[in-house]
Amino acid sequence: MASLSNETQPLDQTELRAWRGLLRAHALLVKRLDAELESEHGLPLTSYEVLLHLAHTDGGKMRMCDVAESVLLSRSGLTRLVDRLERDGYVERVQCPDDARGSFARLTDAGRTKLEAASSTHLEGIRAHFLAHFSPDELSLLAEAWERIAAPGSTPGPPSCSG
Amino acid sequence: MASLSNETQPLDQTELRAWRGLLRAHALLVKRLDAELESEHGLPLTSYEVLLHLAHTDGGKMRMCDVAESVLLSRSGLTRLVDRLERDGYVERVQCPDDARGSFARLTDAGRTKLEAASSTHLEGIRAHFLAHFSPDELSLLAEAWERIAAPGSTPGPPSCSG
DNA sequence: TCACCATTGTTGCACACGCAATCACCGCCG
DNA sequence: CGGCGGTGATTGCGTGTGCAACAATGGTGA
Repeated sequence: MASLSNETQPLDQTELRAWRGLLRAHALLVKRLDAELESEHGLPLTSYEVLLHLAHTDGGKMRMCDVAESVLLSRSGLTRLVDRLERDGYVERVQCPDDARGSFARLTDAGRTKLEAASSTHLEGIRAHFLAHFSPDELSLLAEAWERIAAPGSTPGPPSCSG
Repeated sequence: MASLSNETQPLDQTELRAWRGLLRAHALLVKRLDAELESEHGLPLTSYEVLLHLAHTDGGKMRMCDVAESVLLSRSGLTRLVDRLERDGYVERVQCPDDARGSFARLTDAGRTKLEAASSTHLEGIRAHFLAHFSPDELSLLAEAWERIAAPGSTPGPPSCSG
């Protein structure tokens, strides 16, 4: 057991549970929530997140690159995802008047309807599978901790086009 | 804004930050750690995790299905991953004597060497990007919270072959 | 002993995604 | 005005993954 004590000693039991637990919990939660959305509404989780972000904006439209950043996808990944959403009629691309390069993804009425139908499922899933396991204090702690992780200047990447 | 108050009201600010923060932090951490391992050792994170789990066993070998469960992969996914690891010489398949259907994935000397080399990078990454942002108390809290999430009987799946 | 179902690992197939290249366009500086 | 680097979105290509189907084997009950 001394073979690994070269430079960095292994994690202690709590550290290991905190880290591996994060991986496992994330995988579990995403799988559960995605399965629920998919089975009840035929909507993958990533698609739902795009619709959700669009719905939170004025006019229901966002620049493609902003959507990509919001849902943690590459631009190419978002292009294909919006392709699918457009094919299903939930969003439509509209030309950006101020910048001929850019496109908006805009929520359609069908997309808004779909989102509203799916949101109950998703919110209940988040509450049941995730929020229910934390006290309000713990949630506040978590919320701040995540921002500490995201904040540091490690490969954050510049804001984006709309910034 | 009253359009979503149909059945389930939206998350409050803290809930939202706790939930979306989890998604964002996970994505960020996995990306960072994977990039570090890949660039410094040419080893993807999932491959590393397989080697790590194997190293923690007696004899450095595990049943394929147990490895799959440990690293949160499907059996087919693990088959391909072990294909790659075997091609790179880090593991080898050995026939299970008790069960002609089964195979062990066994860590080779090269795999153990690779793991030891990569472990410093990975451990330092976990400490720097994740553990550093939490106090010991917070880590304990996290460790227990993850187990609350994983524990409930929601699609847990039966133990497995080695159980 | 044999029939039957469960389980293990692999494979065919499809899909979602990222990277790099590409094209069109913006803004700036000379 | 013209050139030039930077940016937004798309596309080609490769990769990693899951699902379903499959063959081989184990285990159990008649």
